[in-house]
Amino acid sequence: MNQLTKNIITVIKNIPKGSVLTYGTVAAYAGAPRGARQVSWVLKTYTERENLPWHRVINSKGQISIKDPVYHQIQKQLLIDEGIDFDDKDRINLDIYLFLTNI
DNA sequence: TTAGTGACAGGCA
DNA sequence: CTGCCTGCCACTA
Repeated sequence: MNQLTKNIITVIKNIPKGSVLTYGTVAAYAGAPRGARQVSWVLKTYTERENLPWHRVINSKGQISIKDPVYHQIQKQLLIDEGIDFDDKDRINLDIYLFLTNI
């Protein structure tokens, strides 16, 4: 596991309940401004082993970006359970729920 | 070693 | 606001 992967895992683990981060934001906090695609790879690869709150990572449009319809639905439900609202187009208001920090 | 792939993002019409 | 196109970069075959 390389350093970037470790950083990405740490960032994801630090997302508080009830907040979300976009793939690009996770990458930026991890020190790789253009590593959004690596974030998705880390989620696929290490979610189970590292016990990551994978459902708190969404894309820049505020939508769930997973392809598998089953997991897509699971993620939406998990977020709703944490108090996050979706609009009529299945989008989250990032102005409200995005986890902002100053590292 | 090269080409293809993906749970992305930002710019543009 | 929405959909399409291009750039990205680690991983895989």
